[in-house]
Amino acid sequence: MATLKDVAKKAGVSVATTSYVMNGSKLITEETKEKVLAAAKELGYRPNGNAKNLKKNKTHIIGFFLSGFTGPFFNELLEGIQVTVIKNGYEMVVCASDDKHRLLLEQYVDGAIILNYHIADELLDSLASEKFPLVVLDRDLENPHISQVLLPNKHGMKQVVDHLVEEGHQRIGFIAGSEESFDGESRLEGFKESLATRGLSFDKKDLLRADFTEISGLLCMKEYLDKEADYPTAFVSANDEMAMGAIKAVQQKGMKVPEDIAFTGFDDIDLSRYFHPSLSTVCVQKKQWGRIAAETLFHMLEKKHAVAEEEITIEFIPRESSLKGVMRD
Amino acid sequence: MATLKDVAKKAGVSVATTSYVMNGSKLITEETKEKVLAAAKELGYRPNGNAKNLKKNKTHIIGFFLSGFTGPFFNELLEGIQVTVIKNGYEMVVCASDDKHRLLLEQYVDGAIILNYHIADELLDSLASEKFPLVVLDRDLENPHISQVLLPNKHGMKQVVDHLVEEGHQRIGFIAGSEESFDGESRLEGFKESLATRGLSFDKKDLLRADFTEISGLLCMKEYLDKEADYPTAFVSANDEMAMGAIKAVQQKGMKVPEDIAFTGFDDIDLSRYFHPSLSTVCVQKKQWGRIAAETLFHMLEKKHAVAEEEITIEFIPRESSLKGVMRD
DNA sequence: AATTTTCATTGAAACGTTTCAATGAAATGT
DNA sequence: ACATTTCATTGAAACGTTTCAATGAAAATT
Repeated sequence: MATLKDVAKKAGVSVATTSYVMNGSKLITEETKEKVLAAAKELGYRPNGNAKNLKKNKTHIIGFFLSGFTGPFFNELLEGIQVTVIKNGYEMVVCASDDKHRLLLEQYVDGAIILNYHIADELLDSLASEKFPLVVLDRDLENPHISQVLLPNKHGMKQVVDHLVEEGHQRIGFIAGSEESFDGESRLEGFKESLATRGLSFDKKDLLRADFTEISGLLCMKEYLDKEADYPTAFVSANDEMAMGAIKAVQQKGMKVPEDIAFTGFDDIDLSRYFHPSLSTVCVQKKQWGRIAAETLFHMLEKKHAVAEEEITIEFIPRESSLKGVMRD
Repeated sequence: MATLKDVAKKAGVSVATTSYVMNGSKLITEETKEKVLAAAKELGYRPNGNAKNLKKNKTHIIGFFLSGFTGPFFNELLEGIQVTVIKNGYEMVVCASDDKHRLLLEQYVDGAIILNYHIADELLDSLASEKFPLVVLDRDLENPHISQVLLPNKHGMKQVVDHLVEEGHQRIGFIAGSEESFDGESRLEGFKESLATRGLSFDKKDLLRADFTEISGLLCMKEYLDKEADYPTAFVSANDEMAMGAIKAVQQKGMKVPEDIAFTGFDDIDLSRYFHPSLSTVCVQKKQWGRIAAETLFHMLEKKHAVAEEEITIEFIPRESSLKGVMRD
């Protein structure tokens, strides 16, 4: 691989000059510039980012660290971040990791956005600094160099519970995801709190545990229906997929949704609208989430343009799966 | 940020020793090792990946370069790549770019998988080398250091056309995506070729152009229905989303799918099964695609374990949208 | 006891850049 | 014609690692 030195030699100038040409310094003569560029082209010169970053102690890359790529969830979020990153003249790399987190540790990026429960709080705490700010999307952390941009899950749950109570439900079950998920758990908490506010009690035998997948929702609901004698008239799920699975389980038992048991989801994935019955759910603006996360990071990184306190938009969308009377949508 | 030098000083040993400790050399005494590790911990030492890569001329990172994150398409593909990458002791970064491709150019990665029509053939051609192999998923390129792992689109289209012809269709239209898409265009070609094989002709006024989104499919079909007097009895779409949009347009005109016009999609996204009518489509094993792409790259990178010639699995799935008689799923 | 071998440690060069400070030539001002 | 300023170019140090070759102490062999 040709280096600056090779280019310099070929062009008959110094390495310094070559570097200046590459970086568009205006001190350089048009003539030398052309010579150098020609030499670079001929040699197929490509800058070495590692050397550059090492010298400048700056990469102009930010990282987005997640736990995996599955789920219909990330695309919009990613898009929201990406747009903002480009707008700020940076690049983004997306990395999935479950144990080593090498890319996060070895100073490849100037800052990072985290949505990865595999990464311990303590690690993030020790990593974050003035020069290496972090934005977390999946935890609550007290650190001057870590900002959190969290979904208003409780707010969403309040809307869900309000809706179900207005529809006349008194005993409401909950389908939770894995306990590692911050959003999942805060949805559960929000649910319980909203119930309490409404003066309703929650029996913990009506709490089902699954893992956010459709199949896990189906299985745990099946088991529940077999085990219990009487059921809640409604179930709230921590996400859409599990709700769909659970609905199938109910239907397979010969019961009707929403007549026998009503259901609500969370996230509003594309499918929710098409599912049968269409799924009542909470629509989350993931693109906005991504945008705000990135803006927050750049604010910390560049200390300018104060970032507006903006809550991510969240809205309950009633559909067939929880509407007794009217059928709509 | 603490460096090796700082750690060395604190531990009272040389930089070289410190480096050896960090890399787990077995020559080092247990005693010095502990001293160094303690010092490193105390200073919060983090290795500098850029310096490391610069020295070793190797990153153990491969890149996956795509044009954007939208579409329900990438997750599985990414998952397939990621698993294989980890298995090989590497890391993956995912980058979206539309013009500069800095991360691809500046030697941040040891090799790359490309699915990004923004990147010119010529650039890839000039980039690829023994030390920097490439796998392309979206073009056909003749270069010893570039491998292509392509979907068997034509094969899939043959199955689609066979099916429709057996269902009695003689005049079949096509809904194409943007011309930049390699897969989109090769699906169109495959469609035309299969028609020809069957002895059927294709009138280019039955070729609609959209951009792979549902809304674009809806709009172009609407326009077509308004403009033309008589229609094909079936439409083949280059992907599922456009087919769904087009079906809606037909339904809005008061016609029935599949009775008046039958439709097929391509990809088998989750929604296809739930759509009304459920969508006949070609199921593509994207995870397998990703796995093979990564395996191919590592083969070039490490010159070992010959990679089996394996075609990506593709299978036509008939559903309601193209079945006149029976209704099935 | 003298020689060789093994072993832990180290100094220093190298990787490919950037950028400060220095150089000297040309242009400007007197 | 001389002093000054401006300008294009350059040498060299630095960024944080790795790793070769060298060092000298301890262990093993004679």
